[in-house]
Amino acid sequence: MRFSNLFIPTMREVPSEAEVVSHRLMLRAGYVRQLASGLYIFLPLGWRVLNRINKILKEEMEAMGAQEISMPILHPSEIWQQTGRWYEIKDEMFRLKDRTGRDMCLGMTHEEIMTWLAAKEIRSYRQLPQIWYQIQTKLRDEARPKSGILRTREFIMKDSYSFDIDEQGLEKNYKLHADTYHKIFKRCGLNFYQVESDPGMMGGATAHEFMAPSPAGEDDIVLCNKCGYVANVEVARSVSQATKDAGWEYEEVHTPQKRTVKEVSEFLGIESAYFIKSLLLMAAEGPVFVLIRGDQELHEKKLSKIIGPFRTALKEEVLSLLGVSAGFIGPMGHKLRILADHALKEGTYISGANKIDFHTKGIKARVHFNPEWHDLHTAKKGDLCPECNALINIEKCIEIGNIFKLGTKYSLPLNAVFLDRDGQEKPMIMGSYGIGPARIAAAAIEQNYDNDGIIWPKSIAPFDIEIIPLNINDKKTIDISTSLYEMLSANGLDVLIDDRDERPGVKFKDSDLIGVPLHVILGEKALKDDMVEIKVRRTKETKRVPVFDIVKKTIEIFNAIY
RNA sequence: CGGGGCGUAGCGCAGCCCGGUUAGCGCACCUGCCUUGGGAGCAGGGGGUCGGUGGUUCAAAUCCACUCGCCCCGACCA
Repeated sequence: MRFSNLFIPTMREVPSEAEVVSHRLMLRAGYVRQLASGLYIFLPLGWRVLNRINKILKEEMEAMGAQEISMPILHPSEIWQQTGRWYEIKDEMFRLKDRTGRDMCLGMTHEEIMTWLAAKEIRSYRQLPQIWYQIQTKLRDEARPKSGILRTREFIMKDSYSFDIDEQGLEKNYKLHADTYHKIFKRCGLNFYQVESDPGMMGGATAHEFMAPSPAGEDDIVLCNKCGYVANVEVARSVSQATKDAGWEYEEVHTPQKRTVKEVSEFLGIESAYFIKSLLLMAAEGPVFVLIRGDQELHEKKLSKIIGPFRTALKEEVLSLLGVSAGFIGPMGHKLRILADHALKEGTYISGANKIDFHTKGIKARVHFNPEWHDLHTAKKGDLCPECNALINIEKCIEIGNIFKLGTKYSLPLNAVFLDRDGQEKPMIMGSYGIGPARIAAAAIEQNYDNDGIIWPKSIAPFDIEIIPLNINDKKTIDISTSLYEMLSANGLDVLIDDRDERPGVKFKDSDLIGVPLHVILGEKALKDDMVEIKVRRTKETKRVPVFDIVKKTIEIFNAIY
């Protein structure tokens, strides 16, 4: 491709609204433009990258036996009503009416429609298993689109769905997807982890996410370098490091006007880990008293799995239920249901004295309070691995893919049943599996860039090689670069040639910004000695090679990089 | 949805607090000359509903009210 025939609007300056690296570079290098909040145009270079990613996706999906199909993006509401998600999902779903007044929605995902199809067409166990996938646009009215193409309202997703006769079949397809995802992300040149995740609204028991570490990510994961435990903090367990038992006598301490753990801990000069954070929460069953250690954060999802949805108690409720105002409440002497985090099993602690302006020192579990023990805290840096007790790390990640075991969550309401070998009618056992191609592109940039621009992994770069003739008015330069272009193309490489009548500086800057993995530079000076230069974008290493050897050397060096 | 910030030329910004000729700067763009190994130089030029609406005023980019849009933090995130 000739640079002069491609629309590549590079920018020297960055639009001020772009914060994250991938967004800035994609704008500057002419890959994308923003239409509105959460809506992006993919320009020729950006679209080439997405297509290369999608090609990898298709190859690997086909290799595992999945079949590509295409589904409508506009859906009738009835199917979504049958599974209940028409009502469960609120503003995030784009809804509209057709001309007859019929309720419709735009697809945020395709469990309903895929299951509808399976329900309609599949009768017998002989037709199973099936894996259907598509690479198509999804629409979600996101509460907050952000970080360029990382969180948008319209985006392409590779989503696949498996239908099996039993759990073993699902297990097999789930593993198959996990293996395929590893191959895909590896081919795309990404660093990533497969982590345990929260099945959330998808239902079902098991879910994993594929996470690419990057400061631009929205998720935190816990990982243990020693035993390999990895999990999203949404579900991660951890062991809070034990405190030394302070061994205090049980006594009240005057703490005038000091209410929060931070205030009291500073006032007394004692670390927050020696405090019990006492929280009064209102669940459906009534008030629940929850205790965590002063240096811990309550993990609301873990708690709501135990007590259901809850809210914090109002000031008046605290006063009327416990007889003391918030800030001075302690776990001693209440008849309410009490839950506590495991960290409080051992040790001696300080908490509210249930008396205004006083705290109590020397509180011990089982002596002064007797709770149900649970894991209620959010894992954080400094905690220990729940599997092997080594120190854990926390890393920010971009979610690039996920896999869910759905079971019968969709097949039951949509009546996707088949007749099994034993003559029994049974619901299909389903799984669903997603990958965000644009997120792969963004994550690849986040993990591969320098001050000058993007450094694409070669599998997903918009071109394999960029030829840079410095002076296009020099006949020798043009003759050699043209024949090089033709020969490399004939060898199956995607080549970009910067045939613009621009100064060398401009071409160098643009080529570094755009980030094609290998550059071949033809300058008049070197050409006098019949030499050209081959530059590896990632390392900026430049090698002078003789013109007669250029095709062979270029391919050789190209094959050696990743 | 809560909190914060920002809307002035394609991009980056100044001007606004303290109202007053023709709204300015850098980059980009157009023409010519010149130059050609890391976003050159000189000369000339084009481009603006100052986000929108309403108000205050002799006079509004500037003050007031409302509104729209975009970004960031949080909540949310099949």
